[in-house]
Amino acid sequence: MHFDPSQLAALSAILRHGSFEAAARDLNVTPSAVSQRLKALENRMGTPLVIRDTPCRPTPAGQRLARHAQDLSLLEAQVAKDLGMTSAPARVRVAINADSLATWFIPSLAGSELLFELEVDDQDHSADWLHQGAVAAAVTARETPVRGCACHALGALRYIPTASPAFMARWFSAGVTRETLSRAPVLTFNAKDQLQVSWIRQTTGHALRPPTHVLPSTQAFVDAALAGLGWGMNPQVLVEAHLQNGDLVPLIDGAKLDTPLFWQVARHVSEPLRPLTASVRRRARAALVQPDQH
Amino acid sequence: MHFDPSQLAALSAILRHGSFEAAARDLNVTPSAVSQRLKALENRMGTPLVIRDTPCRPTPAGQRLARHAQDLSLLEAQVAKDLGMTSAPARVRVAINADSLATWFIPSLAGSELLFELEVDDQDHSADWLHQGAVAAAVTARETPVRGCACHALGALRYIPTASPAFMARWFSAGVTRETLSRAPVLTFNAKDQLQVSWIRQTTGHALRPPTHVLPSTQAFVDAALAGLGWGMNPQVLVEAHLQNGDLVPLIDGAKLDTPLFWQVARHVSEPLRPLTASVRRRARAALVQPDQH
DNA sequence: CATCCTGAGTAAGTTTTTCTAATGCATTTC
DNA sequence: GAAATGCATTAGAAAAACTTACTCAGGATG
Repeated sequence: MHFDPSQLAALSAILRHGSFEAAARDLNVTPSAVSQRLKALENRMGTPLVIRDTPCRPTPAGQRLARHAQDLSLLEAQVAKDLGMTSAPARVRVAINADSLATWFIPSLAGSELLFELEVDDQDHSADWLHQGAVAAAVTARETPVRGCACHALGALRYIPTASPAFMARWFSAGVTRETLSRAPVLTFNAKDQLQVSWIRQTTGHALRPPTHVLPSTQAFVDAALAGLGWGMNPQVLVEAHLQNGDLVPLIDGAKLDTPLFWQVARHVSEPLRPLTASVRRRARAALVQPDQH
Repeated sequence: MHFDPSQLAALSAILRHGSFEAAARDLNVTPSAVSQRLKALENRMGTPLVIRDTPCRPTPAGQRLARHAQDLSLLEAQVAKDLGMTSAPARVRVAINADSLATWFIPSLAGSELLFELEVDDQDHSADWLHQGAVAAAVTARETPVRGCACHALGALRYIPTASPAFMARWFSAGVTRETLSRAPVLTFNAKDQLQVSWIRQTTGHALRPPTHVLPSTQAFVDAALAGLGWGMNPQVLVEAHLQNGDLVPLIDGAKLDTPLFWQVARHVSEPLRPLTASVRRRARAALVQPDQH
């Protein structure tokens, strides 16, 4: 039972680009060829692999095969490297939380020979992506290794509860208390974002439900704080300058929340991803808060 | 850069069977097809892959590609399994020391869906096979993990220095001493076999060089001891019955040498080999000497 | 409501690939 | 030194994969 590489490439391209036509352009063939390749593959597998929609989405079997296609191209890239050949760069899917992406992660990708497809999701959920095999590696908040994955501690991303001075004057003139915190508008990244309520609970000991803005963009999150729309937990590195020049102030002096992060790599591709893993760890050591070394 | 699966299969079959003709029979094609497939692959790689000899042997590049072919078929088998398909069984190469093969190992292979190609080598050298990627897993004496491999302790194989009663009467009537040990003929499995001299050094504190028979066969080794040809370190399980009925006796009562063994699996195929790993460990727990649990 | 546009699927014909069959040419074997 | 073995090569046949051209469905447009 062999899987035809060009058929797998077609499946990959369709899912990556969302349509048969775009996939055909990417593969330098006619859309008809792509259609025939996928049909042949679906016939062989005896089940549909792609849900024809805009954009196209994989069925469970399609997802599994797409993963195989990715694994295969990583393995082939490793062979090519071992034999000193040049080859088309392999693609690798990586799950990453938005704040890591906005702050420290990108530079660790530079210099790699791979092509990246980043999936942005909450750090608490990226482990699921890994577990399903939808990505080959992930930055995750989960410390226990996902089955079949190697886990590397990266350090912690430090968040600081921040707001504009005007916002502070309006909502917290009476101090940061249980009462003021439950009335002042809070910024939330999305429905999964628990950082603000975590910090409130950690600080006040109560689970409050303040009025909430939802802004699923790291940059918008900072801008909203600057504009006095609300307060929110912002990555220290993103607001450092604003804190220096007084455009933003911490809700409480010295207040912070550290979120430990981990790099998990599917072990069956750990060898081809070894340089990436090294690069990510190096970058994290420089950019994240490291636990005290005793 | 795709590798054609049928070309890889040809390479695999050639190396497995040692000739193009046998490979052709195995693949149900004409020898010409095999020749053309390999030629196409060699052209693509820009280097010879097979040394045409009897039997055919791989060049370094050929070895690396053959490994890729094996990895690929394991990955494909895993995909097929995940999708509930039937598929041709994948082949897996395993390095194993002769005494493990003769005593406890075989039953752990039963019930697997894989096809095995065992490479018999000394337990101290099987790690090299792994490191070069020539095998996907190995029973080895090496405790430190080979790069890219997961290591599982299996317990120890217990050896007992044994000889026939007649041999004892002839050579050790004066007791087992430095003098008698340096004169009595010793059995050796092969040039790599250090068990006998290890035990002598462990027992007497001296590195002696007694006259040596070389018998590279586990069964012949026991037979030679029974025949009074020499004494040798025999796996306890192989000589238990002979010790019971007096055909063999230990050189020194209660003397033994435990050789700890480890199961090392290349991590990139650890998932498809998971059932095998479980089976080997289960069997080893039952058949090998386990370290005291405190 | 008819029309246009986009994107997937299908059919037919052509190109490319890959096989078999036949043959050649070494090397080994008796 | 004839027969046998085994790989390489070639030509032609068979199979596979592609392109072109067309059809069909669904959504946007006038």
